[in-house]
Order: sequence, then structure tokens, then C-alpha cells
Amino acid sequence: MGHTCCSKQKVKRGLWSPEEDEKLLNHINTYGHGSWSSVPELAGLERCGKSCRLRWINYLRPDLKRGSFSEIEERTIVEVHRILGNKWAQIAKHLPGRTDNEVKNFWNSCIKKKLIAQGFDPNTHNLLPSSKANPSNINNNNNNNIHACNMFSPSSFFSVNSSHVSADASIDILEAAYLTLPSTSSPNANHESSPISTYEFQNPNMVWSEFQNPNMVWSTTPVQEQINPNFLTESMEINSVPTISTSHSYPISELENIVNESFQPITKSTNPEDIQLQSQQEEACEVVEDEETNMDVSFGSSNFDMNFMESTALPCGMYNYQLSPMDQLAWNG
DNA sequence: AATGGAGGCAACCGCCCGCCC
DNA sequence: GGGGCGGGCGGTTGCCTCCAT
Repeated sequence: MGHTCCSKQKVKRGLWSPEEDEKLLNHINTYGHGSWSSVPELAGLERCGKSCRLRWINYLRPDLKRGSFSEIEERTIVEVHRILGNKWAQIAKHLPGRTDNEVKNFWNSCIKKKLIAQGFDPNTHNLLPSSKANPSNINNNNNNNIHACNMFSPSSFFSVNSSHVSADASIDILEAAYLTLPSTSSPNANHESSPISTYEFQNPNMVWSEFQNPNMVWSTTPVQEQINPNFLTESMEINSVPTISTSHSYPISELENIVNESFQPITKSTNPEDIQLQSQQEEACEVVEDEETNMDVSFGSSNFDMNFMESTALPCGMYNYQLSPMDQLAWNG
């Protein structure tokens, strides 16, 4: 087996010796890595390119942070994992100096066990059934939608210490919040037949944690690039998105305006399946309104509204502003 | 002191995706 | 269009260390 680049040459496996590290380090410091497949030969190593790349990324890179994870890093991992799932590379982007491998190992060896010990399913971040049934585990809490995030302060990790959040990473959260749940778009939706690209925000279960406290969203890329068409489905039209670019922050209100300007309602689809889908979404939203809020929002309406996103996040347990008894749980395990 | 289990971590494996020809 | 290749990523494995017995 093995990767194609490894099968063509005699390669060494296993732990790297200090001499090998030095060769790789010297080579990359002098020439850069260029094509990884050519690095072993140029550096005089009997390793495959992938192995060199991995060694560099996970160990030799000069910007790596050493040592154990801080509590803030731990919380960041939990919060981002709750949204992104096992997207270790994406999670690692939120932790400067940490690698995906490191985050993954830390999760599997430490955080996962802590969550389980506190009665949370590490995959869903929801309470485990046994914990729900056992009041002693959850401090007599009856809310089955409580999330592991509520172990922490309701202020998001973005407000804890912005230096721990890379500038381009918060948008991953924004995108992933839409991508987390199964797509509600019809598999038969015919995008090609539409004369223009039409989309609709497909996942109302938005985690808008960036918008809760810091009042600022950081951006290194134009908004148009940040908005991933994958989290949009039919019925909203993408207009020319104003470009706010390159490494600056802008207020929440500005982003809200941008999004509102960028997504305008269009006529609903005539596709019977889409109509049924929209009807289901509207029904679901009505339940949301009845149960959680009187806010004048509806998934059927195409007005994109931050309040809407926040309110719809509540019933699905994606986000909860309210302090719950879970907040009182100690993180130290 | 020897041994076995648990935990942590580095590295590998296999798959996927994008690019190029 | 499709095949090859390189890079990236998540899952898994295996080794090393520590600690209890």
C-alpha cells in the first residue's frame, strides 16, 4: 500500500532522528519546501515527501507553540468543535501555533473524556441520555437542549481573547453554522436552469457567536469570498456584494447591512418539491416562534435578519444566551 | 525490580480534491 | 473529459513513558 510517492523509492519509516530533522530543517530554511515530493532527494533524506511535509508541519515549523494547552485553548477547541465537528485543520486555524494533529490528539486524549465525564456526548455536544435521566449529573436541569458550550460563559471565545482567533478563521464558523445540519435543499433542484444564481440560506440553525459580544467581525477577504455558496440554496439572489477587503475589521451593523444588501428575495420556486420543502420550513419556523420568541421572523420570508438567526438558533440547541445551571459546572476535570 | 495497563503523542494510512497535461 | 500527481486532511496505529501492582 502506501502513497504513490512512497512506493517509488526506498523510504524510511518511523520516528525521525535528530540528523534527519536537521537535514530537513536546513533544506527548507535554505530553499523552502517547494514540491514536497522532491524534498527528500534534495535534502538527502530517505523519506517520502509526505513524511517530510508532516514532520515539518507537525514538529519542525518555527511558529509552533509548545507545551500543554491553555484553558482558553481548550474552550476554543470545544466551542469550535461543537460547530465544525472533527474538522481538526479548521479548528487548528483558531489556535495559532497548534497543528491539526495536536488538536486531534488533545481532543481524543483529554477533552473527549472530560465531556463524557460531565455527561456530554463528545460528538453532538448534547447531554448523553444517561445524564438527562440522572438529575444529579446535570444539577436538576430539565432542558434537554443544553449544550456543552453552556459549560462556559455565554460570551464566546471570540470575546475571551481575540488574539487566539486567527483573522480568517471566524468565517469558517459562519459558514459551518450553515453547513452543520443536513441540507434542506431539494436534491432535484435544478440550479442550472435558473438564469441567475439563486440561493437561500439553508440552515437557520446559525451560531452567531461572533455577533454576541465583540461587536466586530474580522475579515481578511472580501465578503463575497467569505460567503460560501454551499450554504445557500434557492430563493435568494446573490447580488453584487460590496467588497470590504483585506485585513480590517468592521462593525456588526455593517456586516448586517452587507448581508441584507447582498441577498434579496426573489419569487419562490414553482418546483413542487421545493414548494413542499418551503412549506415545511415555514411550519418549522412557526413552531420556533411559538415556543421561543415573538420575533417577527420566519424562514419562509427572505428577509435576512440577525435576530432571526439568533432566535432560530435557540430551539435547536445550537446556541443559548441564557445562563443555565450548566454554566456552573466546573471545567476542571 | 519486573511487569502490565493506560495515556499521550508522533507518524502512517487511505481517501479526497484540485491542478495540470 | 479523464488520468496522473501532489497536497491536505481525518482516522488509526504503534511506540514510548509513566504508574500502579
